[in-house]
Amino acid sequence: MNIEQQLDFLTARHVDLFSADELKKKLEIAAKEGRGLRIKYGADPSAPDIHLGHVVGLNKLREFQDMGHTVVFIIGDFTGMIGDPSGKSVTRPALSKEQVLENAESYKKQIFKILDPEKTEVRFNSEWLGEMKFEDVIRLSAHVTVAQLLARDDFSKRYGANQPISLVEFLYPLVQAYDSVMVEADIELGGTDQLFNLLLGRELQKIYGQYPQVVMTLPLIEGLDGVQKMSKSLNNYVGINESPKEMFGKLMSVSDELMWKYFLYVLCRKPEEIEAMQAKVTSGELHPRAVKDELGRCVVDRFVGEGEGVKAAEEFARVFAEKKLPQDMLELKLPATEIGLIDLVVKAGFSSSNGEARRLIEQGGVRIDDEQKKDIKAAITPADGMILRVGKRKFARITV
RNA sequence: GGUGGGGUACCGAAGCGGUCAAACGGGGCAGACUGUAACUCUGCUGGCUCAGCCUUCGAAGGUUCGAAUCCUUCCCCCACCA
Repeated sequence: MNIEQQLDFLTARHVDLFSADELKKKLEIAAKEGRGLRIKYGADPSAPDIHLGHVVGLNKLREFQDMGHTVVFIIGDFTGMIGDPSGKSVTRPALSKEQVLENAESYKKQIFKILDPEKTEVRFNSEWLGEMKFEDVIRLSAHVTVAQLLARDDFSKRYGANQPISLVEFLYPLVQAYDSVMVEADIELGGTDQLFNLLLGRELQKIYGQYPQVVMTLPLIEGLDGVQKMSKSLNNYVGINESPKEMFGKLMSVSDELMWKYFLYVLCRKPEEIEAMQAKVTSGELHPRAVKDELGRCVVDRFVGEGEGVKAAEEFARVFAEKKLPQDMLELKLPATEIGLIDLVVKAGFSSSNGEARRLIEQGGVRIDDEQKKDIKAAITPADGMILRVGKRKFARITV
């Protein structure tokens, strides 16, 4: 690929880019000197579940790696203890050293499903932040004005609305920017919500006599609800470490509209290809369900393993379309003595209290061998192979 | 330091002496429907030995036949002014 082609490839799917010219220049210099660029990406250490929202960025990082560049994956163990700058959320609890290391291992396992470990440098920012003295912090903060920070969208909004902004939150962008200085980032990648922080990195690098990093943002894709961005705290995510069943099922619940985005940003399908599919759906040649099925299969194949997607799809069809029993389900071993239905539901772990179990039964959510049981006083004598089903998705096979 | 506003169930937010296990919204769960674990509609959503009882409305005391609601003390949060 020549530089122009590389540029096209590397800037696909981005939202903001500062700037294309600088990126081109950096690519040229790197090519001339025969070295890779350093692509920085920061991750929060408190939530080690990588989901499809992260995959958008990781995909891009991988593309950079495929062009010979190095990813500097920064685990914000130090900043993670400070808290979340996103706004409404509460300060996160400080993590212990052990937890951080544990989470880091979990991170590595997950990101290397996408990234090339050979071209990835995993760093903890406590490495340099932990060394800083208060004096250093003050010196660092001298480089930025309150007005500059207030320029950030969510800060200015909250300030205008008399909402609290903690000093810690003010410091956070600064710290993240300092990370860029410390790892001498050539490029930093992040979600669109990171734009301000990434740009501050440029400012700080200039102050420290470095070439400012190129900043590229990628979209935050909506989660399963189709409205809010995918995040763990909103519980609208598909984790890349989930079981194929979960992954596929969650994806099938995505709205028809949203699935195209997943094709584009998660699977990196070409826009032309997606448009072609859309045209077929519009013309009626292709059923949206078939498209979503493909989405599910491809995602499962990619993150679980080749061939797993088909299995998950078949399983889903069996359980939800044909209303048959799932292949494998919870085994519940019970004595062959009569047991109250409520107790049974609780024992199977399908309800956290008797009251909830009672409600489930009254609402017709409990079935024994496919027969709805609405009597809360019913008693069951367990028999081998008896099937307990609660709701749509919870099954247990009873053994005596 | 001063002024004002707050702390209510998973979250947001009403209630301001009994009719409050606490409106409403979100979330969650269930049912119907469906290509779908989507949408929509309906119902449920503190615990229990469930027509009854027990524990909840920042904490502890108090007033009262009776308190989330009144009083006292305390703890915590927020904005503004200085």
